[in-house]
Amino acid sequence: MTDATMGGALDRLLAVVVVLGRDAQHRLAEIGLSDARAGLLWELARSGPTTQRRLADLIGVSPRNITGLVDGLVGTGFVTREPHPDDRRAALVTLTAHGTAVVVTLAEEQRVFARQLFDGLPAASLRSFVDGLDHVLGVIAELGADSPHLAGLLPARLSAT
Amino acid sequence: MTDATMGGALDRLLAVVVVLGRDAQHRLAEIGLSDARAGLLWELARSGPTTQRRLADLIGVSPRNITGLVDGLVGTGFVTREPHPDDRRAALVTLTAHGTAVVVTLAEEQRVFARQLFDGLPAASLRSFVDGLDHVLGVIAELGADSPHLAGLLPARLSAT
DNA sequence: TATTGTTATACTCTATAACTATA
DNA sequence: TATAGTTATAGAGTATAACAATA
Repeated sequence: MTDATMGGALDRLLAVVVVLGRDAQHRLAEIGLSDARAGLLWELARSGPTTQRRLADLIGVSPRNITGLVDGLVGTGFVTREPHPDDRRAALVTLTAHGTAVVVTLAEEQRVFARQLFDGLPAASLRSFVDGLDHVLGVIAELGADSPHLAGLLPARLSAT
Repeated sequence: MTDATMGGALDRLLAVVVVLGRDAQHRLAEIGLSDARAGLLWELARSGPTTQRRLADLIGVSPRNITGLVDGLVGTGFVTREPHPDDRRAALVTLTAHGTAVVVTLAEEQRVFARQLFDGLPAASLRSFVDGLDHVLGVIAELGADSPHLAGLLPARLSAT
């Protein structure tokens, strides 16, 4: 197989990355969310009421950063910040009714989108496609985080804009 | 085909998005580049010496933003900013030898990465995979920018971290 | 002493608006 | 009058470090 063939496959994969990322960001902005805030919201939906410290660990971001994200989400009505009942140092972040409704809506939209994306694809083709994705994920897992070969992808991704 | 099957396909696709984006950012940081600066560098490699105004249009970002990105790239030795020979209002941004070398390296690393990613895949499987990607790109193109259904993808993407 | 969250500070990316120099 | 790039200002996301209150 030629380098061009494989390069083309990677290019297409990056093109998909670009359009999905752009559209998601666009949709979130309509609702009044940024990527970072939406990530926090999503984590909150999975975990239930959570301390800021734990959110920092779950999302992989500094505690100081969580303070800012929660400030924003409180200000726009997606979450509340309340004193932790058992630990007076800690704060408990909780989805509001609005925050919960938004997460539910986004999840539903994602389901609809998956259907739009793959409904026209024969079952066998979809299976092959998923196999390809799994292969890619497997290779990346093998290469590991310390591989110096997972390299300059973003430039291509950005130029695809 | 079930919703779960298609949802799983989208989930995997988003997982790939996450790991590729993370690894690219990691690699760029090693070289001393951010996503935004790498994007400018890449565009410069494609276009040759370019005015800041044109870069703003190409990248789709405000002229003021270009000023900052070029400042950073000049300071770290990736590009030069020189007076335009014909238009004394304009500046001409040009890759340095170092900047050119970095772009070449990243492009080569990307080629190596594509090989690592797809070499283990039978040709027929790779073709099916690419077909799947093309299908996805086609559907998205059909839906168009005004579709309200390309929705809350990023939350899932982030939770996949 | 260790932990939670904050204030203080700083850097990057992003934007708009006003201004300067030039076309 | 229009265009290229800057200064001025603002806001989001990110980080570290120092500090308060509490465990």
